[in-house]
Amino acid sequence: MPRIPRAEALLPTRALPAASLPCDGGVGPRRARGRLPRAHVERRPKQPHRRRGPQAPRGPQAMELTQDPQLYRMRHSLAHVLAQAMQRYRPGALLGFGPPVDDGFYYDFILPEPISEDDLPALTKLMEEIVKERQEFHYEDLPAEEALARLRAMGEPHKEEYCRELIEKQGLETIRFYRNGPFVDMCEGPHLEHTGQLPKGCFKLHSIAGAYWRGDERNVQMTRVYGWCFKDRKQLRAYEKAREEAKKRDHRKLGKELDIYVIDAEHVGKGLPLWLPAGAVLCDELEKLAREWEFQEGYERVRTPHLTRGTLYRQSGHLDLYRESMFPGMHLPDEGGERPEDAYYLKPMNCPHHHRVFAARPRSYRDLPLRLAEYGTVYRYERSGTLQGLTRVRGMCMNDAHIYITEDQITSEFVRVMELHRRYYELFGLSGYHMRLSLWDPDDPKGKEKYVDDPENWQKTEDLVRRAMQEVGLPFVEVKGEAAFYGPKIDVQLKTVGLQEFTISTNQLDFAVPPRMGLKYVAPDGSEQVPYCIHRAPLGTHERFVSFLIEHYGGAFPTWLAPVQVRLLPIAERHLDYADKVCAALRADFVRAEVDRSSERFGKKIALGRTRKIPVLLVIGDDEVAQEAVTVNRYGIKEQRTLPVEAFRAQLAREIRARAHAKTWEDIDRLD
RNA sequence: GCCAGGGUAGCUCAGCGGUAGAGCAGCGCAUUCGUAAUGCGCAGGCCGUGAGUUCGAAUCUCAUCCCUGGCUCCA
Repeated sequence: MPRIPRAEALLPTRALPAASLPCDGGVGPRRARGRLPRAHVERRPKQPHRRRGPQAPRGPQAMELTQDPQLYRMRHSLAHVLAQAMQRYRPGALLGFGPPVDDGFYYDFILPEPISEDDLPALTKLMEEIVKERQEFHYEDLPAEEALARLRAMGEPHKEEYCRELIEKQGLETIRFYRNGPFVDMCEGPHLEHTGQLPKGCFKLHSIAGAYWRGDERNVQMTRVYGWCFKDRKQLRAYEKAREEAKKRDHRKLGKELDIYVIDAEHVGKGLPLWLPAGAVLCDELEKLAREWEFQEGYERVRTPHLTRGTLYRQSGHLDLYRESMFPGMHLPDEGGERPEDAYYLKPMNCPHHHRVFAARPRSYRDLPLRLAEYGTVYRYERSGTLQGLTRVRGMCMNDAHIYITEDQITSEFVRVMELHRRYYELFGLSGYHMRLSLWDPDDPKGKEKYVDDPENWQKTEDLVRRAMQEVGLPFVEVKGEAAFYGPKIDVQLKTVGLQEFTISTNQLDFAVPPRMGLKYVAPDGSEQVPYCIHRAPLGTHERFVSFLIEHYGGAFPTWLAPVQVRLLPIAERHLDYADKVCAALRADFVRAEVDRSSERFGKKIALGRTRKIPVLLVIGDDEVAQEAVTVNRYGIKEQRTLPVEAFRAQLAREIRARAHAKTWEDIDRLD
């Protein structure tokens, strides 16, 4: 049985003048803890010589956290309080990492007895007691060998392992230990002066999760206890409220309420959504948008099959570098061969097919840039635990295109692609996004399995993309180890109302696959050259983009996107004929209009129209029939207007054509 | 795939060893009504699936499938 550290015996202590402690700007994880905040985290520290605490050993950019040093200390200190409570609650608990995070803190343990969420109230109580004790935080720095010896004495093998690494790999000469009350932890700090500085009600333990030691699934799985922590009870409440609000907008909830999609795991399969009519409208409108804008940008559309011989993927490199994400191959009875390339595969990407389109005839430099676009459906094998609503699926339809260019055209074309992004984002009113330049990681131990092995070209293309980004003037962050296997990526990271961050679209500069596939064009001097290829998907996939739009608009779509754009509400049965007539006229304009033929009371018709979030409800009563008019009741706008039918048709047509997101009558008037 | 928690009517959920419940949605009848929910009635469930314990299982045990929150991985 491992001992609980008896700090008094171990530590000569020294009071810590908290105010004088520099707040470390770069340490510690900072990862938002939403449902989806995956990746986006660098594997190793950028500043290798930075002193690092026992927090999760991940990258810097603790922006949000370190903006408020006091909050950082509160969260960091609470992690220690949690660990101390756990050692009381489960004597023998071993420690992993326990860092602050964007909305609180967590601590990883190896427990002699498992716990469940039912144990959280008891743990909370213990923590509150520790807070009441006003335990002071003290630290001391030990020379490397002593530090290791102490951790061994404490019986903390994981801490010891990390300590050894700090010493050996990062060259630290001393290791800092913090003590509060009976609890000692190897930790860099900073901490509060004492636990009494934690206001009552400022934290809440909220979940338990498994987490691999050092984030590597080959390692032991620890039990992670998560807590939220804010400045005071009020701010914690506000945060909890924001989370509840976000939950109401969850696309899985709204998707059900608004009949957008279902996932029928039993009959169809996990991660393979069925788009219901309302959802199909959303996809169709997005495709129409992409078709129009891509046409204007000089793209040409192609179509390619969902099933393809392995030969193609052998050549493209997918069978070597992307196979884990592919559905297993199918061997056909009338085609022999046992090799992987003899099988047929559901396509995981559209690019190899587009490359074959490129190769379908000889190409000249005059053809370039050649922009091939397709809303292509791809299938990827995602592990079951990763699937989630529409945001993580196994079959998805991508707003894909591949642009074949000469080296000289890389920058200008990349700029065009980014401008197109900007145009889309403006249309959807997106502002909370940032660009991420995702780079190859030369130090990744698994790099040979993940990336084409061509350091020179990685370097070159990364520089080119970086330059292009600087040229467009879009701010971006660089992250190692997130590149595609064939080249650097520009991912667009979006923070949603649900407080999660995820990749909404992605663009890559591919230097590797075109040569592998023997793509060539004839240059002005008659020589054969290999094109570069830009992969781009500004609207990502229907699945993810629609899930985002649902949450972004809270299900109240702008008129051009709305599955039902207009619902006509006859006040009494005698108004039905007129309503039908107006509805028919609207449908002749390709407006998605319908008549509420129910025998409900009028108030209920309004209520139902509201809950469906239909942009326009038309009130049809005696007055309207007499005047050949409609009374327009718009979602989110109090004031109603009565307009002649023809005027309404014209106005609606303008709004839809402009793909406007009208929130007031003034917005609509401006379109006239 | 791994850790934790859950699957009861189309949806949201109650019941947690003793004859399956509610609200909403659906259907029928009445109501025809001017801005957020009319009344009455009907129908709807092998309590995820399979095995076990028990006189008796939605309820306890085990397995399995799926969902949710995390971890890992990705658009």
